Amino acid sequence: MRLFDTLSRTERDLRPIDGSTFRFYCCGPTVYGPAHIGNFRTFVLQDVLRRTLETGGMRTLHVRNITDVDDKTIRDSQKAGKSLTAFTTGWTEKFHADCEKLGLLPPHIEPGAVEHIPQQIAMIQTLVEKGNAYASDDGSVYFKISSFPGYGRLSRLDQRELDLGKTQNARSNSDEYEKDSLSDFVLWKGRKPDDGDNFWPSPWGEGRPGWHLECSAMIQEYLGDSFDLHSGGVDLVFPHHENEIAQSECACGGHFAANWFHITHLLVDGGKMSKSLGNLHTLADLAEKGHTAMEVRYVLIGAHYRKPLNFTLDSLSGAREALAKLAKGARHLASKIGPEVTLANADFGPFQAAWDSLNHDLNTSGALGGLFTGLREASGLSGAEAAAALAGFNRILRALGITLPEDAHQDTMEIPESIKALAETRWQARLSKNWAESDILRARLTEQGWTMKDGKESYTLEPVQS
RNA sequence: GGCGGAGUAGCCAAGUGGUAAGGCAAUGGUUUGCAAAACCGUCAUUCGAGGGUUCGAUUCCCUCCUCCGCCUCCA
Repeated sequence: MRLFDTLSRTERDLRPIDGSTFRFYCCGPTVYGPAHIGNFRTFVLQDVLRRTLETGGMRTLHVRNITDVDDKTIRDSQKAGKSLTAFTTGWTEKFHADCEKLGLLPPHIEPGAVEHIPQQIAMIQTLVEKGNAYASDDGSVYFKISSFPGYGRLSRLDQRELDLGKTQNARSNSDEYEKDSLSDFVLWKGRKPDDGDNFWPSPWGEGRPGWHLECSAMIQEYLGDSFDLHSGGVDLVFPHHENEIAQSECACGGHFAANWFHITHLLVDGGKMSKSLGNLHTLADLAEKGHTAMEVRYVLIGAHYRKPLNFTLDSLSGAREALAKLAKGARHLASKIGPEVTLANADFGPFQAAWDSLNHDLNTSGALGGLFTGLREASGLSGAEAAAALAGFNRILRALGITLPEDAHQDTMEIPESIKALAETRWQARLSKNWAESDILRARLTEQGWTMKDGKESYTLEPVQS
């Protein structure tokens, strides 16, 4: 497949550099609270990338870290009166539960920063030895940006802007560490009173690792010096990924990531998501409003990953209808297949266009459209042709990570006796053609939250959709 | 101020130098006692504004307007 690469700003073919397995790294969550749907836009798109590669027959190695030590995790664990580990473990578990609901494939490896302190120290030592890093008086270690000529290539910063950054930093006077150049970034943070129990011994004294270094060290540990693709939200381009490149290329030599995959931020109601605006949605919030995780996933893949996506509650409701329509189409197609049909088809049939969309810069919205048009094309098919079409349809669904809703089964729903009685009374009224009475009783059922649908022989009851 | 991205129907959104996918909503019809559901239709002479290049531009170029992200550890 072809994918846009942030560094070269071109579309490139994705092929494993080792010839067999596509190895990629995704910057994972900082576990200090519930992940929101903006976070999940990134993780879902990374998941679709992996699924698309695998659907195309490629083997993958997916590494995604957990950031379990930084300013926020330390601060909030102290606020919660918990140890850092107990605190981050709780949020990590919640994150995993959300991921599962969203149909995200678990990464093959999910390393945490705290468990990789030795690797991080080793990398810092290498950088110091090579002259790319220096220790300061307070026991911190900084990366010397001037020692890496390639700095700024990913985010297109030139020296002038870096200098500007320095003056801004100098003016803000908020930096509490001692560095040579204000653009230099921290690799190891010397212990401070605020850190509480959260410090580790190192050649430069007690302290803790810097955020940027964590990813570089774990990438080297699990993917080596060079690997196929690195991914994260656009906000990570600078400084996080820029810094990773500097650290890793100086410590390891050679090329770091062959491709960079950045996902644009989600907008909510046309603007930035924030707690103060009350539009910071989590899966739990949306579940309370009656929306499933799969509906959220459908909305999140509804726009191209490099374009802003405007998330609204209305679009979630639309997603429910769209998913139901897909499920209906799939059932229709399945009903046209004879009992003896076997599927060995690697074709996508009417869904070829959807597959092509996915393979052209991961055009998920195009693929979604292709699902509907393909279904329309396939509606006249039967037997082996219908079976082949359905197989293609299911492969696209798998690549997108969509699970279709089942039919709502009435018998699995608990209907109160009073509602059942009311419905029965109305049914009798209707059978005796007492329309006025019948309509009144139906209105009463609706008031009580149930929709009564009349069939020929019997009726059904469903909760009123909000 | 610097860098980057976006403006396509009521909403969410694909796409392309050759005349605008798809979904939601809306709406007409069939069906229904009436509804709901289902099924069959309809729904952008137009792609932020104005110029330019071209046989032809929403797609390329220029100017302008609006919105968004990043510019010290936010996906």
